[in-house]
Amino acid sequence: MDLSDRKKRILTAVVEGYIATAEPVGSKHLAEQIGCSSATIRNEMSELTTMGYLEQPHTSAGRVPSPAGYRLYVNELMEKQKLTEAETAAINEKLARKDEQIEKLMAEVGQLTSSMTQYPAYALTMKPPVAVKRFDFIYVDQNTFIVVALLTDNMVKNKLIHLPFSVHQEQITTLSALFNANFTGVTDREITESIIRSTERAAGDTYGLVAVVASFTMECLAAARTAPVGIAGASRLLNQPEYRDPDKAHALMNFIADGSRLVDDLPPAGMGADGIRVTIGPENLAEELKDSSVVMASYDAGDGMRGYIGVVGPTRMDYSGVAAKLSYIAAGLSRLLAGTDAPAGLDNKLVLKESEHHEQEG
Amino acid sequence: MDLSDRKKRILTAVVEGYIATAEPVGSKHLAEQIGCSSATIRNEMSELTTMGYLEQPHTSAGRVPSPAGYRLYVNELMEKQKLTEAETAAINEKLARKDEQIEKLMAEVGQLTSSMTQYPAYALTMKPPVAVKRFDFIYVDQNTFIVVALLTDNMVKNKLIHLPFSVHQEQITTLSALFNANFTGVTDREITESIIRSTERAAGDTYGLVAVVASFTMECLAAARTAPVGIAGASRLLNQPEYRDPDKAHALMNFIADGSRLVDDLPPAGMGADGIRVTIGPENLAEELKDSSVVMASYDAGDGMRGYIGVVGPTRMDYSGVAAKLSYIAAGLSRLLAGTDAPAGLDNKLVLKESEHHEQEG
DNA sequence: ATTAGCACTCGGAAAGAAAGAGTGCTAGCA
DNA sequence: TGCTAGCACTCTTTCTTTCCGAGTGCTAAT
Repeated sequence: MDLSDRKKRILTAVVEGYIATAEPVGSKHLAEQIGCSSATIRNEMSELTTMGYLEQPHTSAGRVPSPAGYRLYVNELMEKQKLTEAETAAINEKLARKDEQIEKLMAEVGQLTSSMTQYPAYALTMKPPVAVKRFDFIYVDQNTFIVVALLTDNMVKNKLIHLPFSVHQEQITTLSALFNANFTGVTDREITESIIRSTERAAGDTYGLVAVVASFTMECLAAARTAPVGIAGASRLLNQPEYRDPDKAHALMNFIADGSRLVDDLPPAGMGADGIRVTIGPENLAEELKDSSVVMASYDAGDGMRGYIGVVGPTRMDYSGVAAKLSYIAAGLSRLLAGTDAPAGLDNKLVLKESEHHEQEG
Repeated sequence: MDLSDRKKRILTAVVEGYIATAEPVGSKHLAEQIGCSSATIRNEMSELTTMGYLEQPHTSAGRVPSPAGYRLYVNELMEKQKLTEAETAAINEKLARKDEQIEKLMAEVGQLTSSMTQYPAYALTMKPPVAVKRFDFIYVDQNTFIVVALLTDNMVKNKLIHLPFSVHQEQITTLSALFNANFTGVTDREITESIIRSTERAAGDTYGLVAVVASFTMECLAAARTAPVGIAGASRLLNQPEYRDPDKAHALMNFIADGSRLVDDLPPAGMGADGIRVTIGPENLAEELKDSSVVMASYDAGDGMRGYIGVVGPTRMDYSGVAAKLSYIAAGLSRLLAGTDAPAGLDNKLVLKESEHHEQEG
């Protein structure tokens, strides 16, 4: 199933031509590039079409790469592209101003990725699932107590609970013991209805409070696990001829705008060796992406966390350029967050190192 | 300049007809509604056109409201619309789950507003400008010190500064005195180049550090003043026939996506008596909005802060419905944030009152 | 003041014609 | 056997042309 060298060159030329122009490419135009007559090209293209690498929109149009054609191109044919000085400089400059809050950083990285690639982009950092390390209950008055939960990631969450009936100190103590016994060390997915039920049964006369505190716990854990995600440049889709149809564009933009759908799309196993994953058209799981491609890169976000940046576009995407840019940005983020070493081109002026800004109420 | 009753009815019918169908409305169709012949309507419409309330796309089309026509409609003709049970219920349910973080709350309110109105929407809360209350400088070692700034809103910001040369304890003390003298009590807009220059002159042998600390200060103040803004549903524009042209849609979506542009659009003086402001087509300052309308409502965000929710759409916008929905949501937000009283339909289960969740690193 | 009637004006849809790009195939050439 | 030149054919795109109808403005009658 190996292609002749010339077939490879032709396929490459078709893919790159189509990426550049969004028009089916014809034999005549290729003849110059390949260096043989258009008739020869036609023969070769005809074979590539029966092999499934090319497609014809209609009888008398040029050829367009099929998903399989793109796949072959991405896996074997495309050349790694280099970024220009200006591009690396722009990325470095943006990354140099790191933001203290992960949410804002993700938003900025999304913006950066989108503006560098000219496609809609997203950035997210996966947080590992957290559990509660310990609960403390503070008895305020007979109608009021505070729950304090210390999470495994050392975040502290609290909630003031005001009751329409009264409780005693001992009841709160019981509650505390119950929660520390049943609800610590478990992630939000592991908290099942049955655990809540059995805790309620064990709670005696405070069973009514179990649901309240349990739902607070769930909320905290879910919130702590939610990956911060930055999405940017969705409207850039409209620049692409394949999304000139407002309905198509709308459908995909809706999909993109919903961060949770993107998170579902993350690779379960891992990425390619180079840290880049390309998913082409029908390879995508989500129905909304069947006509689009996604290029994704992962980075090391420190503390054992992994992050992802990605770009959504037509199958006719500039895979090579996008992959190069994502690689570079991802590498920069890894350095920034995991602190492997100082980014190559970063502008280290007077301030050589800076702590994170901490915010707290005074 | 008062219109006859019949003219008002005709104008209203034209505006509402055009809002509903996006097609110019003709005399024939109106004749049924108004109850007189189409010829009469034509005469009246002709007058309304010379008065500037209606426009003709071309000689043989129906009439379309002019901006002045919309304005008159919004100010005097349109009836306050009531929300349906389902709508109020949906809003109440969404608002019941208030988020602890203002950024997330704004994002959610933006979503809510957009989904209720079917237009792109934004939500933001203005923070009052802050200043630094006091600076503290902590000398770590001869190459390192920490700046700590306590802001007027009681936030604390800090930065570890690592130097490529060495400083003495006394120099840091001098610096501290200088900054506490010159950079406290001023907002970021009041920090001018000349203040920085004169401080540098006064700084003696530590003049090199002034710029670093000053820029840190500016950063903190700017960050603290930045209004959290939630933008949602930009792609809904594509549902509107006037934005089927991808280029138009793109231009406006870009504008919307840039939150800072929206903030610029806020009313300097205040809103109408009902807390609603409608800006129609050319009334908008921003060039990108000249063909669009903005409906905005303000709410009380507590602590003397004001917030705004708004919707962007074609001039042919459902002003009445949108205004009603924004009013309702804004009122709900005022109650929620300023705590005037419990929202009418809110579901107050067991938990009657809850504190805000505080997050801090442990 | 209102209405019926009528000629007129455009924009938009439909239909037709011409242009152009690209193919597949056949036949000839190294 | 592999490549190339030539040619008839296909099919989309684009440009005209035509036609239709909705809606108007005006005039005359009620």
